[in-house]
Amino acid sequence: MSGLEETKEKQEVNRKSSYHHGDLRHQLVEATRQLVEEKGPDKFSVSEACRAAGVSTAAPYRHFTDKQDMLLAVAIDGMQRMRERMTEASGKQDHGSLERVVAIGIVYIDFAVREPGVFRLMFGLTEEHDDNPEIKAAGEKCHGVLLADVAAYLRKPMVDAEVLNLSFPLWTMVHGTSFLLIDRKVKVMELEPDIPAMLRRSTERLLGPRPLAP
Amino acid sequence: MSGLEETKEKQEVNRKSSYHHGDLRHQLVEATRQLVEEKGPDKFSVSEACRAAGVSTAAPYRHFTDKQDMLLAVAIDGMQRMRERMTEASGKQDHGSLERVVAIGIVYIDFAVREPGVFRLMFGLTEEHDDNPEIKAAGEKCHGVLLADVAAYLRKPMVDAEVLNLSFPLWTMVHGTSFLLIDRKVKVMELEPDIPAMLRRSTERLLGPRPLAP
DNA sequence: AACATATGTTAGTGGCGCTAACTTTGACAA
DNA sequence: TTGTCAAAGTTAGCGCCACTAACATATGTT
Repeated sequence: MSGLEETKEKQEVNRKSSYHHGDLRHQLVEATRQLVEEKGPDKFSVSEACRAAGVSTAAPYRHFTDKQDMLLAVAIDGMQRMRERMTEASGKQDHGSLERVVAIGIVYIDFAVREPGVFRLMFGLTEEHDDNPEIKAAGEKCHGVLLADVAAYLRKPMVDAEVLNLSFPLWTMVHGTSFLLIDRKVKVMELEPDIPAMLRRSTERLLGPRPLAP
Repeated sequence: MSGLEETKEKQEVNRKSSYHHGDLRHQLVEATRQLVEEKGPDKFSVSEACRAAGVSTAAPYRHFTDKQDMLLAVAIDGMQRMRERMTEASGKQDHGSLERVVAIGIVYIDFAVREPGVFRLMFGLTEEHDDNPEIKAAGEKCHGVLLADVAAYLRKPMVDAEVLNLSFPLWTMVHGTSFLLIDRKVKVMELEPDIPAMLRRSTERLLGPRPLAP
């Protein structure tokens, strides 16, 4: 395949994209995501992403302010994808059921185990992430999915202080489980073979019995 | 101060230390610990630690295999110090009491908040850490402190499967709380002002009532 | 006193993040 | 159709870093 043909192909494939040769931004984000999973967020290098995308090492700086900004894009995308899976898994359970709350936690842990690199980016590496409004909003949307289902379980029309306070330990538990798993601090097969069962039991104890319908 | 005098001084100050000029290893570990707290584990550089310790950039490689090995030393030290604080805090409470279990969790979270850089090293950055026997042993000792007090609370003579399974969600909760706090994913003052209260309530619910004495 | 070894230094390599200056490309208006 | 401009790519280079090889020196032992 000649260089000319390659250029032509890219133009045709990505007609809607901006200028020169295609959606380099998306290609770089995808390359970053892949490399972060392969090597880990700390071993990721911009140069390698450039090699993977077939551009010079200066090219990314037309689309991102710096390395952190590239990683941030991956983190935001990850947060949005996790939320999609959460709402989907939640929707499959009965409204107001405990299983609905549990399902969200399982998605959380599952995401961490499947994409530990992206998951670390989503929460760790706080550099300037927490100041960024996009990822903050994406994170709060995720949180909102949990809060809504906890409120429904408790038969509350709104998310009030009690919902927040009861949701918090659930969140910490799921978050901690995720990190302990991806950091290999717990051997799943030996110690606690059935994470979902543990999660359901603990959630039930933390939330208490469901109030009766009025 | 001349170079000769400086050398002499170092010899006198650190008489007990190994060879040339003193316990450079300890100095480097201390400099690393400080820099990791200041800049974060990912922004830490060996060069800067060398500058802080007043040696050339090649000096560390007489004491550590590489950068990771330096960070590992800090992580191991942190794990040991956390365990010391755990046993101390636990010892101040009544044997077999719920407060004893809670006290361990509070130390865990407190350590994370006070030394987030070291804490991240202790659990994150799994590179080759989990294969290292020293930090693994130090971590298991920490875990052992918790297990012993949970077993005592449940009036079990030994750490059995039930103790493990009941301790696990406690650990995940405390671990998750620590990371959410240091990653600023939760604003302590607004959402959940009283972490110890949350911890005690949740621990009580997860462990259930204490069995009666036989 | 002489040696062997532990522990330091200097100098250098290759990789990285990032920037400045230049070049190419596509869109659009004259 | 063509000239102009801005977007988006390139090359070259800077300074920092992790790490190594080769050399220098101090120390304990004999």
